[in-house]
Amino acid sequence: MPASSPQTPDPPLTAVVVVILTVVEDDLRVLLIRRAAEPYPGSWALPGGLLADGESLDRAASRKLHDETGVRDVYLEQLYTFGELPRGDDARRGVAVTYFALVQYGQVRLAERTEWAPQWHSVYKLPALAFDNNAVVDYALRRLRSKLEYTNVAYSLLPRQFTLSDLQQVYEAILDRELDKRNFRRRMLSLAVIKPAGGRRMEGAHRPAQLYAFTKREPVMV
Amino acid sequence: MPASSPQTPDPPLTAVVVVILTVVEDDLRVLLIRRAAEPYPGSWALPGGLLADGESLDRAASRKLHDETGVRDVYLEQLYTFGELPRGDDARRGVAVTYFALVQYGQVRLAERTEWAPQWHSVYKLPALAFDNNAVVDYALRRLRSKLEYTNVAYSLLPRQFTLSDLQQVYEAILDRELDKRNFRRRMLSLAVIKPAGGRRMEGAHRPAQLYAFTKREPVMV
DNA sequence: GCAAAAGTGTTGTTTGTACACCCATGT
DNA sequence: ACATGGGTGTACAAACAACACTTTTGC
Repeated sequence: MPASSPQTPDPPLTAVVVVILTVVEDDLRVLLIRRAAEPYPGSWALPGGLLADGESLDRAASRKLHDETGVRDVYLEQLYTFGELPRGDDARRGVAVTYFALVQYGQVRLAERTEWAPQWHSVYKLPALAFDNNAVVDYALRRLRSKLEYTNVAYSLLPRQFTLSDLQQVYEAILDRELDKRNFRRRMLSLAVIKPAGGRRMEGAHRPAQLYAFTKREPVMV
Repeated sequence: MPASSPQTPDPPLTAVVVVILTVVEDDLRVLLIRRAAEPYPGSWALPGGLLADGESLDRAASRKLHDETGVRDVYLEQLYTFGELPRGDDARRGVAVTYFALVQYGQVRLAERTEWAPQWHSVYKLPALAFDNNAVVDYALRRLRSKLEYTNVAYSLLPRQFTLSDLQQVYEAILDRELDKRNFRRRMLSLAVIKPAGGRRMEGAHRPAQLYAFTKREPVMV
């Protein structure tokens, strides 16, 4: 933070990159855009862009998220800053500050572009991405998995009301393994991260499910 | 003196800041330098500097650490990137990528300067630091405390061989609470992060202590 | 009445915590 | 002999993991 020598020969660029994750149909998906320009034209990549002048990092990430999905006010957290940027010769020097966001699939309106068009991809079947973006997704996934264990971040992936099975599906999609229904329910309720919401959901030829809601729809440790 | 916004179209700067921590005599200390130049002249601050041209972030942090302490190859990890820099009007825009490092007190040769001279300060009695550096130290401390629980990072604070009491002192200084000797020893040994080193240390008028060594002197999860 | 998902308790294991005394040494 | 830090075991509590059957509904 000390600002010493004011001469900046070729200033490094600051890019902000966002790993936007959602859960749909038992699958954890990440939003990718197909690159048009060099480098890596035609490759899938994480959405990102340069830090605008006078903009804070958090704000830039939030803006990028909104541009691609139309959503705001979701869980958004800084991940890591990568200092060795693109390998290509024509690539400019700089740092990439990465974030990850958790959005409800149903809330998203993907930006409709013909170039740089965004699209959901299962994190479990990712193609080779531009830059080191595969590593960034891996990093986000590790972070998300550990946060899931000691925070209520899942609130950002679900609507106000949901069933315990919905919640369990979210956990199973993220952790990529099956959980025991009874242990799961007991834990969620005893940690008081959720509470009964009163209503019931009747759908399909089976017993209706109790609806629940998160006690807080903001990040808290449990 | 114009207090208005001077419209700085200057590219954002990238600073690298390092929280260098050590444990000595039951105390956890951080290395601070006393600022000479604006802004905050005379204030204590974390060592840092601008990213040199063509340099990776990790390398810049490592270089800064070596410049101040003379040590290399210690535990060094990126912490967080702060995007809203100084509040002062005269401060330049930019991002600060922060790191934290763990060094053995005995290995350090502090840089001898009259200006920007470095000095150890107890993290439990910090003065008001320049910029938001107090928040950075807090962040480092939280991260270190949690890493201490599930990694072997303490290796970076101790010499090759040490006694279990040495190790416990390190943990207590960092966690800022007393630990039960028997439980501590049992846990360290059962996790196999350390192993008996064969020798004994005879000093003082009491029973000699077994020497131990870390099974790996590199970061591993336990 | 049957298919389909919702809901519900008990038991054993593991992990963590609290706690007090003897041992080897130098003076 | 005494002061100093080194070294050791047990009992209780809490957290976690495994496991199977009944309930409510739509068709």
